[in-house]
Amino acid sequence: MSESNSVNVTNSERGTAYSPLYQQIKALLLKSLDQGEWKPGEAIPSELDLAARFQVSQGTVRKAIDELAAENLLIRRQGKGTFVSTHNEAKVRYRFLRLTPDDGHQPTTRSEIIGCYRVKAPAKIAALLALRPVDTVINIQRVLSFDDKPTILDNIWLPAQVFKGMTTEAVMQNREPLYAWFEGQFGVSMLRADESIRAVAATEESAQRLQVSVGSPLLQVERVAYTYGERPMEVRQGLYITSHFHYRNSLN
Amino acid sequence: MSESNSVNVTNSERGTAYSPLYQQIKALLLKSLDQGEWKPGEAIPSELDLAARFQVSQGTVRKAIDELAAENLLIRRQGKGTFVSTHNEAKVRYRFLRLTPDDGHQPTTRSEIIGCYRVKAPAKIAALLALRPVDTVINIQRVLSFDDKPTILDNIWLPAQVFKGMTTEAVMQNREPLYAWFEGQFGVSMLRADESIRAVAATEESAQRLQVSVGSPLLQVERVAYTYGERPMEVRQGLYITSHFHYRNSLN
DNA sequence: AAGTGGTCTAGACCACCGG
DNA sequence: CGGTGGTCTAGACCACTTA
Repeated sequence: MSESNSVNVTNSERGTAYSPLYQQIKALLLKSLDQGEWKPGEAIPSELDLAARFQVSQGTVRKAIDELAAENLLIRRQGKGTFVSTHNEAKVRYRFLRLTPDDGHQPTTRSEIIGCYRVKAPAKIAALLALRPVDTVINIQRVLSFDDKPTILDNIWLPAQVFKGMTTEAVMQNREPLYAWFEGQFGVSMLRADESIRAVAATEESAQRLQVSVGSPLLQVERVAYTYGERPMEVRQGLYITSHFHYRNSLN
Repeated sequence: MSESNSVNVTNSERGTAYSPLYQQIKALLLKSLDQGEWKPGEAIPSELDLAARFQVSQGTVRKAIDELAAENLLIRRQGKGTFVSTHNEAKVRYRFLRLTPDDGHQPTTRSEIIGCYRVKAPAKIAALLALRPVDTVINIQRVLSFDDKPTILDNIWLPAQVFKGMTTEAVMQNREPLYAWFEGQFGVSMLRADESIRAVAATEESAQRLQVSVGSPLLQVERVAYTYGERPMEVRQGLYITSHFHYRNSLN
């Protein structure tokens, strides 16, 4: 149990704060995930393999994985293995979209890109993305239609340094959901997001894009999405028509 | 391990679905909580005591408690014990209120009751509360002011059969947050809630109550709150002014 | 049948809290 | 100091998947 190993640094009597073994294992797993040792959709090694690799018991690895699974970074499948989360499976696409039709039915969705620009980061966006004001961001504007009726007007900002080679043409040609595309094409996994929600009146532009009258109430959803290490990777402002859809949420 | 006990029914080879021991323990704990064996704010017995009581190992009790703690029904405090959740502590009052000021400051709050009636349940409310249409509900209307500015107009429905003895006078005299009052006075613990959120235009009445102009965009939040056993105990419609506040949410 | 995650146990020890 | 929750282990066995 005391081989020369990067873990188990006997954290009794040290300057640093106490951290249980399984938290250290969790940190190591997170590092491997961040570095792409295992890609979204792939299986990570079995619990026993990881236990051997880290020289700890299965139970300790298990507790580390438990937490990562609770945070939706990993998915356990009994009898099969433990897998890296992805936005790329039918079941979890639009995982972050909380807008639902009032009746239960599954609407058809269509995305139309209406603009894509490279610009110097506006001050507010730069702050939210932890960029310098001189950095470049990619700004994408699009309309999402549900059952062929325009419903969401999105305004999206991405750090250009991370999304290298994202051209307007590429954006227009892409057919995948954005987060699935980000994963596969740019290696960026969106793990978590914070949203702040308001009711606003439709401006002339948004009214025209969404085919409603100026002044109509719209749900404004501002999102900041994060990847590993709480690094912000996207800012998104959505304007939602909520006459036949609603934003659902659960409180605990 | 096979004393005559209400648990551990050797669920191999039976008609019923497999359920692990810790789930059975969890169900027993839930039953005790629902029946009020331990009241909100109180400590439940120690893990070792519960292990003895149910004739299982500490680890099994632990896993049951872990899940209840993850659902916010219990709160663990190292060195002190495990406690039944309550809406009555300074730290967690307004636990279900997601409206936050745009700047970080903590606003002062005031609640003014503007109406309280006993009525036959409207069809929609009856459905949401799983009542018969002939059942009586209590309808409370109030305005919440933040920093002395009216910000939330609430319309609340409660099953009269459960909230026995809730008179208009009692409602007016109560100074506690509602959910804390429900706990102490009526023994109803609100554990979980679903919300659906829309943007709407202020009607004449809501505009007057909230001192905004007719047609102003308001955030409409419809909530159904549940107690033990997923029994719905409250329906609430809130209209929020979101010019200086926002509804915050986290996605995982 | 082999391999994976999931359960359960018994016991040792640690960190935190209060008297 | 004793009592509480929290960690960690080693090992046995169960349930689920795939081949």
